[in-house]
Amino acid sequence: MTERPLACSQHNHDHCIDDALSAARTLCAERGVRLTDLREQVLALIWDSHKPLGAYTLMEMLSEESTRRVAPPTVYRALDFLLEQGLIHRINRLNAFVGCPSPEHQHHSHFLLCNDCGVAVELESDKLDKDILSAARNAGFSVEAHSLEVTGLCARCQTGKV
Amino acid sequence: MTERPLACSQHNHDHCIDDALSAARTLCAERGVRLTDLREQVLALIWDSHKPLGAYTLMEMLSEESTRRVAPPTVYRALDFLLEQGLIHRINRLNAFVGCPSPEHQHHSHFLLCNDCGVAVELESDKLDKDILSAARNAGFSVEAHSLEVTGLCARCQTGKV
DNA sequence: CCAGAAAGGTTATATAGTAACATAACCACT
DNA sequence: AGTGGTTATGTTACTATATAACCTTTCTGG
Ligand SMILES: [Zn+2]
Ligand SMILES: [Zn+2]
Ligand SMILES: [Zn+2]
Ligand SMILES: [Zn+2]
Repeated sequence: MTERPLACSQHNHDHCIDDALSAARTLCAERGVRLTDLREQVLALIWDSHKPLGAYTLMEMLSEESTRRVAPPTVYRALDFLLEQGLIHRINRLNAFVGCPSPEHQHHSHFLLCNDCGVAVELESDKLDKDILSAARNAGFSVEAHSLEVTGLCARCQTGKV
Repeated sequence: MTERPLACSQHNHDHCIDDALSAARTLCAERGVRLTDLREQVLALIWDSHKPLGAYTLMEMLSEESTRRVAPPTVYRALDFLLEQGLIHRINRLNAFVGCPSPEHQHHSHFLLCNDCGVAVELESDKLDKDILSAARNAGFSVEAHSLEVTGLCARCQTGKV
């Protein structure tokens, strides 16, 4: 357990990890896919950090936790699985991964990224989804996926920084 | 002159490059910044490809054009300059760079990326900009920048692929 | 238990980006 | 023209991110 991210200091972080993990277990069981120890360990580390985490940072953490050396493909395969199941998202701008708070329905990746504390808040807005879709369709484009990455300051980091 | 991108086959490509380059020259002159030979060469290569171009691809192209070997920092510095001046955008999803058709006013990076032909169309919509801004503000976020990357099929690539 | 499939381990390599320092071109001023 | 500061580029080495190829282990259904 390391420092607590500012934007989350008031919530019960252990509880929030547990919730994410049990949701993931349920979901994987329903879908008939295997949330193995490794995959769950990766998911737990990502939720524990509560900020976007790079694959290599993750790899070091895994290596520390488990005596054996962990190589890149191991991490990337676990990440690929979690991405496929919608349990995490990838933040392209940061080459990093973050837990999804509502993995039960697949959705596009829209994030608010704080430049100060580094927190990544998932932006869930049906309206925005539709706006993006219609803007793309107006341009004659047939949409498969979209990702939005907004950078700036989170509510907490704005206060006292006029 | 290599293959012409499908999505652009009807336009006069040489003309389109020339326009972009002369706009860039004017803009840099106005701003009192130097569009050096190297920078212009990079910009020309990017417009010539008319698709997002990776830094290392660009580096090989430069090396071929100029007998001398071109190393990564040379390319990245030119790219940084062009990004600062808004003459190109970076597509995070592809680790690649593409020319901006309207560099005279700085704006956010919104793209439609065709999975089939690889074309990157810049999506310019004030409404969408405002929608994104208001969605972020509703979440208490103060916005500095945003980038939207939509993947799918461009109008041309949809036809005959039902 | 056994065969096939899925997951993970291992090694090597590909691709993308930066740090640090040296040199060259440009520009303003004498 | 000479001088010195500034900007741009060259050069070497390195860090960071991601994947290919192949092998071994573990799981699962019969
Ligand atoms: Zn999500
Ligand atoms: Zn913050
Ligand atoms: Zn643009
Ligand atoms: Zn296309």
